[in-house]
Amino acid sequence: MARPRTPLLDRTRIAAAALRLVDDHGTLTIPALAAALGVRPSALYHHVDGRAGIIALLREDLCTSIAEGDYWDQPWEPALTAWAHSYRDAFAAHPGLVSLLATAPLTEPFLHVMYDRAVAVLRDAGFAEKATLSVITALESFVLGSALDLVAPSVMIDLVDQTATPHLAGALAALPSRPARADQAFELGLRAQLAGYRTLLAP
Amino acid sequence: MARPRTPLLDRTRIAAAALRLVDDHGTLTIPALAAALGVRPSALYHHVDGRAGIIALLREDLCTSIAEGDYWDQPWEPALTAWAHSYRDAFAAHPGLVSLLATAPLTEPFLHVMYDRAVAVLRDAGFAEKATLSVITALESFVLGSALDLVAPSVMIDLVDQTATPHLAGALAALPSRPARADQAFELGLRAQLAGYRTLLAP
DNA sequence: ACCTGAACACCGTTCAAGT
DNA sequence: ACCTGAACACCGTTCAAGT
Repeated sequence: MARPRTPLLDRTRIAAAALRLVDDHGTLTIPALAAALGVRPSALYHHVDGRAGIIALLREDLCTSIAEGDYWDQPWEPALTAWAHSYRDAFAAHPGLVSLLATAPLTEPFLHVMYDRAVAVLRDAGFAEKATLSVITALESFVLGSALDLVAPSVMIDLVDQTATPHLAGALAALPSRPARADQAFELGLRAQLAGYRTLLAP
Repeated sequence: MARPRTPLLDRTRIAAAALRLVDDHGTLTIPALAAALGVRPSALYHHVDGRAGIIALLREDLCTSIAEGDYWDQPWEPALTAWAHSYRDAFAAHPGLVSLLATAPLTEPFLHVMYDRAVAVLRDAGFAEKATLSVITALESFVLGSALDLVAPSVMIDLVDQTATPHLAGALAALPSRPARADQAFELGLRAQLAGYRTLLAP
């Protein structure tokens, strides 16, 4: 068939198929992606800059889904809270993306606008200018780490030796299991951090 | 030569060479590792369970370096502070390890003792039992995320548009550059979290 | 411009053969 | 027990050939 009269592929379709693949199998290989699109591997290279380019595509999609929310027209605490939540939710919706994307924070230039507004909100709230980005960075690190925790193999309670490590066993028993456990830690850590940042403001 | 009278390889030597490789090149491939050890790739499989086994070896080394410190004979705040620092320092000393190991928290069974002591310290300090592990998990997420930040491509200040995103540009200018920037965010986030956890204790 | 088919370099892994 | 050499499956990528 060679060149079809109407293209089989475009970047949007490739990104969508890649995301589906990552969601379903947790991995992303070119042959599998090509097969899912009903096409030969080499066809992809006419639309996208290799595997790295596809990952960049997925990263962009994730970024826009985070950046399009408008959090910054409210006080700094609810603003940061909403931002952190949507950031983490974006990963929670696609756990397979975590290992693919969470290795690097989101530094795409079109996110600068988002960071800019975040800085402005914090500065207007009374934070020292040199503290604003540290707050944002620390919070982002926490969100990224929490995303990793989301896909981590959970500490199996039955692997914990009741007599050798009784405190750990007890603490585990007092906790809900899988995703709720991670959610609980995230909420607690988020609130704790915000409480801490509050103390940075003038009394 | 076939079988040498004294073995060329052992797990310790393999781990050491792998770590050196990761430190120097940021990647770990079997052919490169074998070459560094003056051996054929297939020789490795007599000592180690494939590439995954080598990574597990590196993870174990990192774990022990963290676990061997004794932080738990002091009040909970300095204890958690010291623990978080040594956790992050272990990654900072080998940035290449981050992308290889930070994708999963450290759940090796021989770390249970460490978590057990941490739980005990927190409970003795007055934290509710169900809060203890959440505190530890949240802190660990933050440390892991901060480790990622350590190896992240820094937001280049010259890529930030001065007029489009003036607040961001200003905040960046107010900050030191590369590793100090990450350090500063880590210290701030750590202190903030501890301050937040403090409020969980009965008044 | 867009797809195929053939080809290449590279990686992780297995296994029989040799000491 | 421990290393080699040959082999295999698989992956990412390139590129000329075809429409």
